[in-house]
Amino acid sequence: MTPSRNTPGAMVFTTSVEDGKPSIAERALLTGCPWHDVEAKLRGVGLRPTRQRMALGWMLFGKGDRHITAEVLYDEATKAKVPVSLATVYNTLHQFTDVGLLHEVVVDGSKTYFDTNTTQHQHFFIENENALFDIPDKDVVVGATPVPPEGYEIARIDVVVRLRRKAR
Amino acid sequence: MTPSRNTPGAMVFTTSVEDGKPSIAERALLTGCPWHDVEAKLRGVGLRPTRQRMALGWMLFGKGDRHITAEVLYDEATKAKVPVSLATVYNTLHQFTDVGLLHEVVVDGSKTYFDTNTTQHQHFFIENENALFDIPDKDVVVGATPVPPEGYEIARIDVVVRLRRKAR
DNA sequence: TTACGTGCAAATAATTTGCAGTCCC
DNA sequence: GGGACTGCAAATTATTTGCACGTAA
Repeated sequence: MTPSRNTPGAMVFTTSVEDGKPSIAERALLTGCPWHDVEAKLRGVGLRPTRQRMALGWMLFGKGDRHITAEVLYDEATKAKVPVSLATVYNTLHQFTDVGLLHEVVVDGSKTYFDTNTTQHQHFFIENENALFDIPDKDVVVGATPVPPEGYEIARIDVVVRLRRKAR
Repeated sequence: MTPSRNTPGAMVFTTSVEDGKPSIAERALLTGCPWHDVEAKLRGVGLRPTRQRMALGWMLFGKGDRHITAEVLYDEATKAKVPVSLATVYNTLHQFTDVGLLHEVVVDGSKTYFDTNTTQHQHFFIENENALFDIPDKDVVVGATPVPPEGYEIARIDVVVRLRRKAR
């Protein structure tokens, strides 16, 4: 249950439901203790802080921005001796996504990636290595915003810059 | 075999391997007869013009830009009384993609869309309706090109503007 | 207590593959 | 004729679901 390895000094609260910064209410609850912070985060969105949600929340939010698949998170939990079923990992990831703690990133067609950085940003993706990571803010790609067709509005703009190893 | 319905006046050659325009060699072979044009297209990329490839090629390239899934193309073929198996539809779509006649578009995570427009362009996607279509050139979104990390180069930049029905 | 969570195994969905038979060149 | 192509069914992969049991409030 307690992943003594990989324990960060203090929890990094990079994201929040709306703008990626902890709300005032959240900030009041941040103790610097990662464990309490995850609990607060869960209660904040109305999810019971169960054993497995706490553990998964710890792994997801305890080390800064992460881009992770269900399978990988499951393996990680298993290695850390956290008893969780794969189904629960999927359920939990979707619950977290529903309440805005995570974002889904569509890059691969087959696997689904979950991103702990819920602020507006864009990704690099290396196809062969299945590596997914953020594009630094300065390099943001989107220029103009296109005009949506009648009756529709823009929900989100996803940008994926696909990389390949340089020919050399 | 001959889908007498849905027959367009003449084939629209919107795409080609490289820049989306028919090469000189291709142009020389364009007869205005959709059937011959598909055959030329297939031979041009070294694929045998078999019954099913011709039929699928006809459906894909005979009516301008299309964004289609394997399942949908299969249904279409079946309705048009073209005997093809779903497996062959998948195989054919991937062969076409490999030789550059099609592009894969990743928007959905579950289904794979194939795009007959192989030129650089971007997409609107309406989640609930599973509708995928091109963003008009004037509205192109990409501004600056981000700097790829050491040792990598940019293979492609995918932009998907997700739409939702306006609140209203 | 008691509804909410979780694990497990079975169910889906989309896509791929193995292989015997068929068809172009 | 011979290798390329196809169809079918079985196999995979990623993910979801149904349901009996466990657990936080």
